[in-house]
Amino acid sequence: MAKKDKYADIILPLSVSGTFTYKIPDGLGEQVKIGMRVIVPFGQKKFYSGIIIRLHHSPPEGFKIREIKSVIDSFPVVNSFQLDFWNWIGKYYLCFPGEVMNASVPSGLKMESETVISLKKIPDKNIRTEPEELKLMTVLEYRDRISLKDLKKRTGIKNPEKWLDGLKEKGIISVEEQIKERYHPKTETYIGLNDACRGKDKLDHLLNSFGRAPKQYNLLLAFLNLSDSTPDSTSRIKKQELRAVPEFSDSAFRALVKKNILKLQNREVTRLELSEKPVSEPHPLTPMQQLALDEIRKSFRAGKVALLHGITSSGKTEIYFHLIKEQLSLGKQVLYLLPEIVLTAQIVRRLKAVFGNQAGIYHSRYSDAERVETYYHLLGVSGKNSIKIILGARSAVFLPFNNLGLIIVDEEHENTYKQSEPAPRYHARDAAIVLAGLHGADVVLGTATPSFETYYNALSGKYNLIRLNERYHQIELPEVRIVNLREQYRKKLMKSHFSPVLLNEIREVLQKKQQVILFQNRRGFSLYLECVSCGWIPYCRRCDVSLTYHKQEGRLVCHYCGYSIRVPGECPECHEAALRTRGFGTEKIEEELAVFFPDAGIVRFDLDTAHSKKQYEKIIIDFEEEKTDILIGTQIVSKGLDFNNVGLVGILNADNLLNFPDFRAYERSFQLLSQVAGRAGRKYKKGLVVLQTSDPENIVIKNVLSNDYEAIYKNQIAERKLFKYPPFYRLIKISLRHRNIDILDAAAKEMADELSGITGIHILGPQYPIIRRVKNWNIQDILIKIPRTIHLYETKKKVHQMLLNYGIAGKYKGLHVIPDVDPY
DNA sequence: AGCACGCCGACT
DNA sequence: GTCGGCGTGCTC
Repeated sequence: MAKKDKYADIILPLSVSGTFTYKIPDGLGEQVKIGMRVIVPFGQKKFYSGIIIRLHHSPPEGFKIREIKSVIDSFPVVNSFQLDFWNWIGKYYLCFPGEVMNASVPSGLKMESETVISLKKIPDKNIRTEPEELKLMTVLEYRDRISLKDLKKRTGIKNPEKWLDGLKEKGIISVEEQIKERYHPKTETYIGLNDACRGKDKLDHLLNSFGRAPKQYNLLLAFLNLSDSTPDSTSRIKKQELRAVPEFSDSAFRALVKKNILKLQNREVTRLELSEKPVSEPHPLTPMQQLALDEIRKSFRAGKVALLHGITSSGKTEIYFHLIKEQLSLGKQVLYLLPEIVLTAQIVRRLKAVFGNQAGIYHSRYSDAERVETYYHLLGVSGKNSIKIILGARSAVFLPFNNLGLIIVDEEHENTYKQSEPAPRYHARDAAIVLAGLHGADVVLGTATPSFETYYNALSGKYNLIRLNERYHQIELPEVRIVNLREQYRKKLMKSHFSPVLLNEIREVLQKKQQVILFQNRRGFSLYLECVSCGWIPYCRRCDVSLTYHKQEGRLVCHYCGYSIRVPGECPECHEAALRTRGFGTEKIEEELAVFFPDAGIVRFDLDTAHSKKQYEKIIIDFEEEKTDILIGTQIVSKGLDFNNVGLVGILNADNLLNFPDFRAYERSFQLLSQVAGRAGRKYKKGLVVLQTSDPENIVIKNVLSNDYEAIYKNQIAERKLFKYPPFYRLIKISLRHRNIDILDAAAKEMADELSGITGIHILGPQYPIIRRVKNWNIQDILIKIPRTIHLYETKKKVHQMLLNYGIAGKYKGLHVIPDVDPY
C-alpha cells in the first residue's frame, strides 16, 4: 500500500482570494511545518516564497497540482498567534490572505524569482544579425549576467523575448529563473594574530624579521598596541579600527595576512542599536500617577481595556514605563504602539536608557534588514532573543510575538493608526485589542483627546476610564486667544496671513528669547498657478485636481499621481498672458516671516523638509537646543513633541479644518487644535495660543478655548446617533473604480441597489468623492452602515461575496472594487 | 501581482 | 503588412 501523498495550503503574496495547494515532495514530508516558508512555482515561469498554513492529505480537484520546489526555513517564521491574527484581519477588513501576509512579513523575508540572461559564447562577428540582436549583444558582452528587467531598461527594447528566444536557440545565451535572497546578515571583518605567532619568543623573533619591511613592522606594532595584548593572548579587533591608525597601509596589511601572521575572520554583527545595559530607572510616580497606575491594574484584573485619559504632559509615559517593567519581571513581552510620526529620538532614547537591549524599535523608516533582524529577535533565532519590548508604529502588530503581556496604544485617537492604502486597511488600535485577546494580554489606550468611539466604549463600561488631570509641575494650561479673521480682513488689518495680534505676540516672545510654533493645515494650502488674463488653471491630465506649483524645480506637480510639467511661459489656453501664483504653502509663510523677522532662525517642518530619519531628527534637535526660533509646520508639529521653551503657538487658519466634509471633521479639528495648543508653555511657564479663524462662534473653537472635551463629545455623539454614524453604526466604504465613467456609474448604481437587498443595513450613495478621478480611474463611493443589532460577520460575508462577484462579472469588466472597513 | 494571449491602431 | 499598445483572464 503506497503511503498517502501530503499536501500543503500555501499563502502567496498576491491580491487573490484564497490559498494555493501544492504537493509536498516525498522527501520533504518530515521537514515541512505550518508557518514555514517554501518556494513554489506559480504560473508559467515565476517562483514565489509562500507560507504554509495547513497540511493535509486531500488532493484538490479541478486543476493540475504542482510540487513545492524547496523549503526555505528550518523553523516556522510565522507562529500560530500570527496565523489566528491574520485570519481575523482578513475576515474583519475584507481582504485576502496574501495581502495580510504582505503587510506582516518584512520584505527581506519574501522571495520572488526573476529572469536572468547569461552570455554563453560570443557569436561569430560575420553572422548577419538584426539590429535588436546587436543591441542586446552589446549590453550582454559588457555584463555577461543580467536580469531581464535591467536588459529591457538598458536596451530600451520593450519586448525582447522574441529576439532572446532566437539567441537562445543559437546557443549564444541561456535564460533561467533565479530566486534571490534579499536579507543578508551584516558581517564585520575581525583581525587576530595567528596562533603560530603567539608567545614572547616567537613575537620577538617575528618583529626582528622585518628588516626590509618597516611598514609591516609598524603596522604589526600598531595592531599589537590596539589589541591590548600580552604576548600570549591577543584579542581580536575590527578591521576598520586598524584601518584608522596612521601606520595603516593596505599593501603592508595584505602582506601580513599573506604571511599568515594576521588572520581574518568574518563575524555576523547586528544592525540594531542594542545598548547593553540600562542606565536609568523609571522615574518615581507622583501620587496622581500612582493612583492612575493602581486604577489601570484594577481594569486589568477585571479583564478590561484601560483608557488613560490624561491631558498633555500629565506624564502618561512614566506610567507606561512602570507597567512595562512589571510585565518584564513576569517574563512577558510588551508592544508599545505610537503613531508613526511621534517615533522620535526622544522616546526611543528614554526607552533604551531604562530597558537597554530589551527594547527594540519597529517602523517604516527602518531599513528592510533592520526589520528582519528585529523580527528574528522576536522569533528567538540563534542567539537573537534579547528583545522583549517593541516600540513601533502600526505595522508592529504583525510581529511574531509569542507571549504578549501588555499592549500600549499611545495617542490612541491618531488616524495614522488606520492604514488606507494598500490592503489590509486595518486600524492598529482595534487590531491590537484583538491581538491582546489572542494572547490574553492587557491593553492600555492613552490620549489627551480620546477618539469618540473609544470614549463611548469607556462611558458605556466596556473599557475602564482613568483620568489624569494634573499637569506635571502644575504647569498652567495655555491661554487661548481667538482672532476673528473675517473682521481683520474687513478692517484691512491683515498682513498677508498674519493678524497684528499674531505678529505682535511673535515679536514679544522672540524678545523674551522664547520659541514659536506656527501650525498650518496643509489641505487647501498648496500653491497653484492661474492665468492673469483668462483665469485658466493647470489641471492634471489624469486626475481631477489642479497641479501644485513647486518653486525650486520650476515645475507643476500632481500630488495624486506624480505627473509633472514645466511651468509654461505663457497661458497655453489664451496665449495672452503669463501665469501667476495663487494660494500659499509653508514655503511662502517662511519667506514672509523672514521679512517680518529677519533675525529669527526659521525652520520649516513638513514631509518635504523632513524626508529622512536624519533630517527629521535634526529639525527636532535644533529646535530642542534652541538653535531655531520659529518652527513652521503641518500636522507634524501637533504630535507629542515635548519642547521646553515654547512661548507661543500660532494657528494660522482653523477654517478649512472645520469645513472638511466628513462626519469626523469636528472631532479631528478639536483633537488637532488642542494638541497643537498643548505644545505651548512647557516646564514652569504658561504659554499663549493665537488661533486665527473666521468662525469664532464655532462650537469646536469655543470648546478649544475652554478646553472642554466633554462638551464637544456630547455635542458630536448626539449627531452621530442621529445621522447613523460610528460608534452607533459600523461603516464599510466601497470604492468603485473604472476607466469608463458610464460603466462605472451603471455598476455603482446596480451595486447600491443590490446591496440594499441585504436586510438590516443602510446604503448611502453611490456618490462621487471630492477627487473623482485619479490616474485616469473614475471613482464612485458607496457607504454601507451596519447597525450594532445585526450579525456583523454574516453581513460582511454577504457583502464581500457580492463585491467579489462584481469584480469578475462580464457586464462590468475592468471594474475595481475596494472595500474599506471602518474608513477614515 | 505578473505574465501570456489576443485583438486593434500606426508606421515601414 | 508587422509592431506593440493595452485589455482580459489565470495562476494550485
